[in-house]
Amino acid sequence: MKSEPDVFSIDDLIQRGVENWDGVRNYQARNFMRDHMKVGAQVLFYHSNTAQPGIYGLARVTGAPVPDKTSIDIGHKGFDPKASVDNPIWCMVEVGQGVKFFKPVLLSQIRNDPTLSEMLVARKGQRLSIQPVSQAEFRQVLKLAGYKHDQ
DNA sequence: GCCAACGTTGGC
DNA sequence: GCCAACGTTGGC
Repeated sequence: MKSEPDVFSIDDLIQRGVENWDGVRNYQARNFMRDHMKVGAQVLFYHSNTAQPGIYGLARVTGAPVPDKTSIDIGHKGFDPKASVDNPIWCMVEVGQGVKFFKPVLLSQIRNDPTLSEMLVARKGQRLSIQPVSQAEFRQVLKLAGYKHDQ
């Protein structure tokens, strides 16, 4: 899951405990969240649009997808004129159990690692804010972050 | 701040 | 359905 650290960082998540991942306004990202983010699933927390983009920590899906009500909140940044009470269009999951890596796994590292170089996030122009990660990729990220064993 | 890449919108 | 225009993302 990508986030701009100036807006919401892994530190913010740790401080908050849990957070509703609202504001997703891309259908592909929504579908992935809705169909594949099971409660308990682990998440890589990526800092984008920052001097040192990369994966800065871990989190876990703590709440199943529910309607993102900010889509029907007139005046809210996430308001979508196409959404309605009956069809809010957008959904969100709850994320929690944030853990910060001792050392981040930077985008430059990801691109240079044979196991990770095919990750979506390594692709130029890839803007999807929620991306699938394979088990091998996940393990390799943990390894690069300094974890000796899988969790 | 620049700008390439992308998704969405809307005229036709 | 096409595609130009536009707004946004995000690395650099």
